[in-house]
Amino acid sequence: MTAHLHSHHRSLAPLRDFASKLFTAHGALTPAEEIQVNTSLAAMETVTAGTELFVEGQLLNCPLLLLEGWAVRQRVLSDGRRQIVSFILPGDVMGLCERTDAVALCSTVAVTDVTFASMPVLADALRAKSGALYRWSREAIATQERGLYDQVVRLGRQSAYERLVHQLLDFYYRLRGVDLLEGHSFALPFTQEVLSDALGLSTVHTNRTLQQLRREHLIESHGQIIHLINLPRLAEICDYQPPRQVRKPLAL
Amino acid sequence: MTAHLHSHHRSLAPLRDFASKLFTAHGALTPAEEIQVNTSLAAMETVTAGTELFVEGQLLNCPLLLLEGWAVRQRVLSDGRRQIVSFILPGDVMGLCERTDAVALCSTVAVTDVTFASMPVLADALRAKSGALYRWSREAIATQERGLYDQVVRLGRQSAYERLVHQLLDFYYRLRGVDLLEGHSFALPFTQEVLSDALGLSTVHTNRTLQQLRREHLIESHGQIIHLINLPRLAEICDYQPPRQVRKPLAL
DNA sequence: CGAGTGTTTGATAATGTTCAAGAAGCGTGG
DNA sequence: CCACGCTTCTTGAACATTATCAAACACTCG
Repeated sequence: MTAHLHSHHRSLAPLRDFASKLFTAHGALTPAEEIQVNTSLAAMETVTAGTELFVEGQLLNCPLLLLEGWAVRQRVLSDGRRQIVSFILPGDVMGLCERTDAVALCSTVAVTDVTFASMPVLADALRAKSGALYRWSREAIATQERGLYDQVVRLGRQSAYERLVHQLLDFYYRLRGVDLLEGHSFALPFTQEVLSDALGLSTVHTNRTLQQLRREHLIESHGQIIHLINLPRLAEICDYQPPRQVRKPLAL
Repeated sequence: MTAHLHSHHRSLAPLRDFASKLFTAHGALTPAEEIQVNTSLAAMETVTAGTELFVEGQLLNCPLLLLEGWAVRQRVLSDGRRQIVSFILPGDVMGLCERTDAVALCSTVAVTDVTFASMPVLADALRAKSGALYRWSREAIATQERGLYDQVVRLGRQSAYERLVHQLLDFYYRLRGVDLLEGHSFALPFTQEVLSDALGLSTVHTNRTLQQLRREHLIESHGQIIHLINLPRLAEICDYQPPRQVRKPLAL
C-alpha cells in the first residue's frame, strides 16, 4: 500500500475539460476561482491502485478532486475484515469537510490507478458561503452524506440481491451525473472482492448473485463492463430512488 | 405518529442542570450565550413516544437538544422494513448541520416520551466558528458522523453477536459521557424490536443473542436495565474502540 | 507456456429468518 | 385487588440465506 507517484499524466486536456464541466453546472466561476482551479488541475497527479490517499485519523487540510479512476473509503477490523463505506468516482471530491481541522473518519484507498488534483479552492469556497464552487462543494458533501444513509439501509435491511442491485443503480446514476456512461453501460474497474466488501457479502455470494441477475436478463456483463437492461425493474427490486437531476447553470 | 405537545415538564431544574453541564466541559459560555441557552431551556417541551421530530426531507432550520428520553433516526422502505440509522440519547443534538438550508436525510422519531429544547444558539455558534458552544457543536456533529461509520461497519462486517455487543458498548460510553450511567448499568427504554431494527436483525434473533450474552455472564438484565459485567471482554469481542475522553474545560 | 490473479462451481456448514404459539409483564377499569 | 386485554418477550421447529472451503477454470502478462 505504498504511494507511487507519477509526475506524467495520461491525458491532461480531457481531464481538465471533465473538471471544468463539473463546476459550471452550478454557475460561472469568478476569474480568481477559474485561475485557482486551473492551477490545481495543472498539478494533477496519478498514483497506482492500492495507494492510500487519506489515512484514518489524519487531518483533512486539503481536498482532492478525483479526475479518473475509482477509490473507496474503508475501515478495517483488527482481524482483517474490511468494510468499504463508500465509493469515490471521478468527479467526486475526497477529504472535503465543513469542519475546520476535521479528521478523516476512515481511510481512502485507490482501487484503480487514479488521477486527482489537490483543490484548496474548494475548501475556501465552502467557507466563503457563496458562489458556484460553494454550491458545488455543498452539494458534493450532501450527496456523500446521503450515500452513507443509503449504505446503512442497504446493509441493515436489504438482501444480498437487493443490495447488489441498489449499488449498481447508485453507480449508474452517479456516472450518468458526470457523463461517464456509455449508453446504459459502465465499467466496474475492480474485483468482485471489492464489491463484496462494500456490500457486506462473501465474494462467492456476490458472484452468484451477479449470475442470478444475468440469468434473469436484468444485467449483462462483458468483462468488467456492466450493462443495466431493465432500469425500472431494477429500481423496483431494491426500492431505489433516482436522484433528482443536477440543476442547470443558474443565473448569478 | 401524531405529535402530542405538553406544555408542562416533569422536572425542570434537573434538566437545566444537565444541559448546562454539557456545554461547560468545553469552556465558559459568553453572557449572551448563557442567556440564550437559558431562554431556550425555559421553553423545553415534552412529547410522547412515537412523535416524529423531523421528517425526512424537511429543512433543518432549528436544532433541538434532547434533554430526556431516547429518539432514533430512521428510514423506512416502501414495504415497511425499517432501518434505524442512529440513536439519539439525552445530551445529543438533533437537526444540527453545518450546511445552511440543509435537509433532513432521514426522519427522527421519539422512541420514548422525550423532553427537548429548541436551541437556535447552537446553529449560531456553529457559524461563529469560535467559543465553547462552537466547540461543543462541532464535536457533537463529528461524533454523530463517526457513529454513522461505526454503524456501517457493524452492519456490513460484524455478526449478530458482535453487532449487539458493539451497540451496547456504544450506549454505555455515550451515557457515561453525559453522566447517565448507574454504576455499569443503564436502561434500554424501548422494545427489542427497536434494537433489532438498528442492528439489522429479526427480533427473535436479537432476543436469542441477548440470552446468549446473559448465559455467558457478559451482561445481566432486569427488565429494561442492562448491566455490562465484563467491559474488557465485551470490547474485545466486537473490536470496540472506546472514545477518548471529552477534554476538560479549556482556558480561554 | 507458466505463474499469478480473479472468477466460477459444488458441497457443506453456519448464521439468521419466519411462523406459530405460549408465557410474562403492564396498564386499565371494575 | 383482581380480571382483562394488550404488548412484549420467549421458545421450538422448519426454512432460507449466506458463508466457508476446496478445487477447477479462465484470463493476462511476461
